[in-house]
Amino acid sequence: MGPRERREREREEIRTRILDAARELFATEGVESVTMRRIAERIEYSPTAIYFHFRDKESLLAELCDCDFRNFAHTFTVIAQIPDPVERLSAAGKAYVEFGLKNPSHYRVMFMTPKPPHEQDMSGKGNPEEDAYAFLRNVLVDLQASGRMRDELTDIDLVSQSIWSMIHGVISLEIAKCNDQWVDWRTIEARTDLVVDMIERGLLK
Amino acid sequence: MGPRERREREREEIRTRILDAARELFATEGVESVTMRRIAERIEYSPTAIYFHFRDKESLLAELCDCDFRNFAHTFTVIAQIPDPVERLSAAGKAYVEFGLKNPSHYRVMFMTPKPPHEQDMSGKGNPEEDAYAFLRNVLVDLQASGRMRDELTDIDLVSQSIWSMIHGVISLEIAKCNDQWVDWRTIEARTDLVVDMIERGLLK
DNA sequence: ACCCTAACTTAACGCTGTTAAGTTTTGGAG
DNA sequence: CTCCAAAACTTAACAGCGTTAAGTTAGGGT
Repeated sequence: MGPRERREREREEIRTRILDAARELFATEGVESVTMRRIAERIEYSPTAIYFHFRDKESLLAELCDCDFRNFAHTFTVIAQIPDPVERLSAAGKAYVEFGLKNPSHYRVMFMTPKPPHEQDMSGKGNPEEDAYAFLRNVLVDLQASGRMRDELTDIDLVSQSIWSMIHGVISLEIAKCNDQWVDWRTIEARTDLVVDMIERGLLK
Repeated sequence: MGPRERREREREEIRTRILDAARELFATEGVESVTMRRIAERIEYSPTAIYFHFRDKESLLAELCDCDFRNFAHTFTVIAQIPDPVERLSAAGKAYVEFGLKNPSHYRVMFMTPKPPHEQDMSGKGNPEEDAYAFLRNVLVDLQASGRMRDELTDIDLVSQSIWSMIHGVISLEIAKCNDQWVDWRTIEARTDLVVDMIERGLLK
């Protein structure tokens, strides 16, 4: 069964070529200019060839973002070494903001755009190395175990989601309102720091 | 100068007819299905007629959202009566979330979609009855004046922006991730309450 | 009565995602 | 080796989008 495997591999290869082309357009010219035709142009295929490898544009983008975000979650392995849960939390929060601002297109597609029912790839869920939510949740479990968390905060999922919301708000607002003139904006670093600080105060006894 | 004024009035009338049509499509079928052609259909005009009244689709949507958001800001006049700044703040936060969730299309266009340079209508800026940010800022000034705010928090704009970010995060995540299966979501009310609670804790001595 | 301009329409351009139908390539069975 | 079927791809086209150019109609000002 030699050729069969080779074909499988080739198929996977062109899939990643498509994803790479999309990612580059994504990064250099923004989501708006990621079109099937332009992706095709880059890999010197006809636009319709892509449909042989991806159901439609949306699932192509979803797969791209999923993949890159999983990659990002790996960077948490370093942060996971920080012994103090509080320090670990604030480091994770700042790393998350950094990722969002460095990859605004990814972030927009993943967390700022409503998705139709959209079945997801659930593999990796719960694994802190692939699932940033699971990582956050773990930190909070540790924090609770250390006895330093407010006693009222019993529902760890609720706490995780609220904290995620807050940090997400910083990124999301920055991405969406970058050129706004209505408000006299402070630097994103200052806002991030204050939000992280307020999260700590909200969690600890 | 009778006819001149009449024409002016008629022009304004059809402008609002366009905006109303857009708003209805907006609300009933989502932003995606708001197209120039469908708006035109509703008011029984040709698609190009709209361009006589609005520069392009984007400014049409921007004007619609600006207008409705200003209207919303009016609801703060009631909340402004609440004497205690802390209570006022949490009431405002919850009202803001409510608006966002009741008008997700508006919210998306206004705060979840990056805008090109896009010159804005700055009239009304700073007036708490039209400018929700100014309202928030005023509450925080009052809170500071009451002496109950942490002394480290000197930059009121920084604080305002951070708090706005946090609340925005709740709305934004809810709108974007409504059908997500990855996370075992708690209710939006619970998340809102916890975030508001943590904001209070982060602000007060 | 004339004209000019505001307000509109029709037709078209160039772009998009996507599909239908046709073509080439290629591995496996007789 | 031959033949066939399926995989991998292309060309052509459709329907829709925002937008513009050119043409038409109506109505007040001179």
